[in-house]
Amino acid sequence: MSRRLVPVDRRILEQNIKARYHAGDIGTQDALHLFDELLQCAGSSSIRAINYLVTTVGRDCPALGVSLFNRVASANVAPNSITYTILVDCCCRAGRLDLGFAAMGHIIKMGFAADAIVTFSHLLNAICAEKKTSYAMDIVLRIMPMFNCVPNIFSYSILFKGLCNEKRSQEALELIQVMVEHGGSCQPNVVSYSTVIDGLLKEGLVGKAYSLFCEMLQRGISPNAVTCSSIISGMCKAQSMDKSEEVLQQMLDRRILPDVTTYNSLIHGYYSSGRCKEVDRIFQEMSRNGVQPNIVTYNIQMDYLCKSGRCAEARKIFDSMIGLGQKPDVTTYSILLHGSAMEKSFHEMHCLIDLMVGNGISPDHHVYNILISAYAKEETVGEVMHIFTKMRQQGLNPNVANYGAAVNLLSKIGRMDDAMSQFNQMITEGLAPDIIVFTPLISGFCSCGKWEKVDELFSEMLDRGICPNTVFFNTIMDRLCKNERVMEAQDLFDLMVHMGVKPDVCTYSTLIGGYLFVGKMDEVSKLLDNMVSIGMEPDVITYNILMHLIYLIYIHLVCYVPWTYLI
DNA sequence: CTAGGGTTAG
Repeated sequence: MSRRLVPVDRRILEQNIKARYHAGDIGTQDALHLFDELLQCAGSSSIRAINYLVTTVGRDCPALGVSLFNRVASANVAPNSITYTILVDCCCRAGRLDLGFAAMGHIIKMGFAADAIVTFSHLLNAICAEKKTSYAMDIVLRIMPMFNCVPNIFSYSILFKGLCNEKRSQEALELIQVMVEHGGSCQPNVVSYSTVIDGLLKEGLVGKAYSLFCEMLQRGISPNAVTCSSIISGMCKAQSMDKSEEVLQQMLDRRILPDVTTYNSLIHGYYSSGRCKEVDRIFQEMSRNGVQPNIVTYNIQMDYLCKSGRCAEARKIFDSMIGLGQKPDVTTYSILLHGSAMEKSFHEMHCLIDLMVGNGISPDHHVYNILISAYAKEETVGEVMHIFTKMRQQGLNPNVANYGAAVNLLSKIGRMDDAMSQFNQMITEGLAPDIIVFTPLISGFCSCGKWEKVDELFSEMLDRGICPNTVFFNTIMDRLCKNERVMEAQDLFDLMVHMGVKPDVCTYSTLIGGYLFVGKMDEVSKLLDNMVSIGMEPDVITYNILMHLIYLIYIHLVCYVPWTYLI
């Protein structure tokens, strides 16, 4: 065999890979075999085929993509800029941002700055996903220009989305203004405006969102279905369904076709405000306009039914949906699981999990949390801990919500040492505890009177930049009142007012309940007067507490008092 | 060929 045959075989192999890649005809296993085969005879012409194979493997398993790159590097083939871009994407998706940066360094050293713009987008996405958008901003505004890599509209859009995800939509707004005033070649487009309008609306800044929308129109940029759907969704969340309908009408007037996402926002909005007849109307309008419901539409519908205690009807939709060829997703199962959890049907829950796994869907953090919370309500600590173990076995590290549910249970049953060890474990794993984790912990230490721990945790919470909210104070006051520590609850009420946190009806009801149980009736009437004077209506719970007192007095008089007289 | 909208848990 002459050596000339090797290049011929190699070329056939390379062309074969290219054709199969473009036909979408290579599975991960095939790609691995082809990679072994190609690397044995690879020459400098092989890098394109290698890129196809690494892309294929990396899509499915990013870590494996990185290891293939290492084998390329040790063979006699020089990676090109595209190979490095694939490598950076794999590193990022494998959770190794550090390696992504190292690879980026190579790209820049080799003078691939022109190709680096797409690579930077992968890095920026990964940085923003870790909620480090400030750092991403530094890269776009300072580091990229330093390497003669001019940020494009994609780079900026990633920043806008990152800022909005961190509830920093006002900074995104400022950045848009800077881009416009600066007048550079990279100007905000419909995607930039839509992203920031959406972020502002999600933070409830309706006025600012509206101004930005007007500015966008003035600059001659036309809104599209995405822009309008964001606005409709924002109006639905602000409980202004009439405004949502107005925007829908304006869409139709402007010949912007509403799609399934637009209708899903409206359907969810009407369900949330309890206007089911309007939902029927939207469904009719959808079908008149030729828009088919999708999995999200059915999920919204099933969630409404489950939360209204109509799980059986939700299950009927689930079954009919499968008949229509719609594949349930992980959210579908979460919704049905949550419904079964509300009905305390643990058997049904396990059936659903089996069905889900059987259909090739792995449980995620939401699914596990529904199980954790369900067992937590039953106060079965063993089961809860078992779920944590199962999650880790599946390679899924528990998140803040999962720890929150466990800490809540342990604090409620007074196992404060165990609650603290979960809390510490969570911090060890690099998770940032939020207000919903601190609330049960601090209230647990309050009810057993460990004030030094209360002070310590409260300071830690403030140090982490977490402000106590109304629910925080209500929860702790409730616990104190139930332990006949109404004086401490009163101190907390004063602190709350001092810190500018607004008491709500629940705060007053709790404190009234606390005074009732220790028989301080003068304080009860003082608080009721206080409520009325600030224009707050006592609600059902307030009256329930008052009626409970009347019931206690009745029991005391009718049963207890005569009985003592007899003795 | 890298950017934007709708649903789920503590």
